[in-house]
Amino acid sequence: MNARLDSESRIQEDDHLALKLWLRLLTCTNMVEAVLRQRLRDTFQSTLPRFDLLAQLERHPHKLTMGELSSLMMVSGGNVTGLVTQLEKEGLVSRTALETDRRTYQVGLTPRGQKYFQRIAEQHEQWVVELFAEMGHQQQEQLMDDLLALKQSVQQATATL
Amino acid sequence: MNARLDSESRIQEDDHLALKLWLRLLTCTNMVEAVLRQRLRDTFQSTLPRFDLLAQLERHPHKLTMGELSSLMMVSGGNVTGLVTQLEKEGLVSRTALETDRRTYQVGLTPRGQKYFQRIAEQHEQWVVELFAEMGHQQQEQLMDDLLALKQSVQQATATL
DNA sequence: TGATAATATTTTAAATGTAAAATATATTAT
DNA sequence: ATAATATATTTTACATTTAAAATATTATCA
Repeated sequence: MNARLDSESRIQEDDHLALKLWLRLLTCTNMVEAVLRQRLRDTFQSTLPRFDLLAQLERHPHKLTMGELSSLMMVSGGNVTGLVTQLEKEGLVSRTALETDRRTYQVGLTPRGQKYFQRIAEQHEQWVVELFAEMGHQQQEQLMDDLLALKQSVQQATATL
Repeated sequence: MNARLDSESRIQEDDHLALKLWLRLLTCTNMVEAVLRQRLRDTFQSTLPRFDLLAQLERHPHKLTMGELSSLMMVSGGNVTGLVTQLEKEGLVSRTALETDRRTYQVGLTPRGQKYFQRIAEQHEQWVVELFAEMGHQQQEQLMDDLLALKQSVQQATATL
């Protein structure tokens, strides 16, 4: 009887654990985001979504379509349209047509966009390193692994149910 | 000479590690958020910020001021104003004046708000448990600990510099 | 006291975000 | 070939969010 109660309360505890875990994850992300957003604004008069879009283009040297950008950035297509239009107006990214498919095109960094991004990215990385610095290398590795497990857990749980 | 190179490249690797860690953290959070937002919409015609605000009121039975809500939720004051106004109109939260300070007031759940929240919270927790289920209990505990370390690292790095 | 500073909230303007409808092009099946 | 379906993007309408200015109230202090 005690055993039964124990296994039940274990389940309860696990439930709360997952919820607490989720709330802590959210808190951590929000804290880091807030710092980066503030510093991007103060130092470069720029914003996270702009930086994120440029970073995706840098990370994928073959250029990206709007749809690819949308799914990489995990935001809606309409959102990407707005950002690209803005950045194109500033000469930081370019749209280049494809012969094979006239519905789509590729977005890429212009030379000016590359320089612009590099300048910000260097500082941005320093900020991130700084924010994570109190964690040891090994703990960072462990966190990497555990987050990978979480990512896979979420994918598992949402796979075509 | 090799030793020197090694220690230098180690630093480089650590830098990239922190950045990759941040990107993975962001990805995980966005994935979970996307699922929860979608389900809240489909099932309850509600949204995450609304739920989050109600959850804060539930978690802090003594009522909260706008400023406390703002810092707990890590969003701007103006944002809280909008949410509370909306939820008050729906009869889910109430504003009660203080005699001591007429600049501020306390926000609390109405009985109706409590019922409303309970109904959603139960399902919400189930969703979270589901999403994290593939991770073992021990791995969840470990993630909790590592995220706590990260939280402290960020606080350390941003403490009145 | 009365001026100044600090605090709490709201308002405003602009950026960012979503969802759904609209448009344009490509693919498939009959 | 044509119709139906699928894909890629944009547009539209609207909700959310932030930062900064505005407002209102309280606290400090010369």
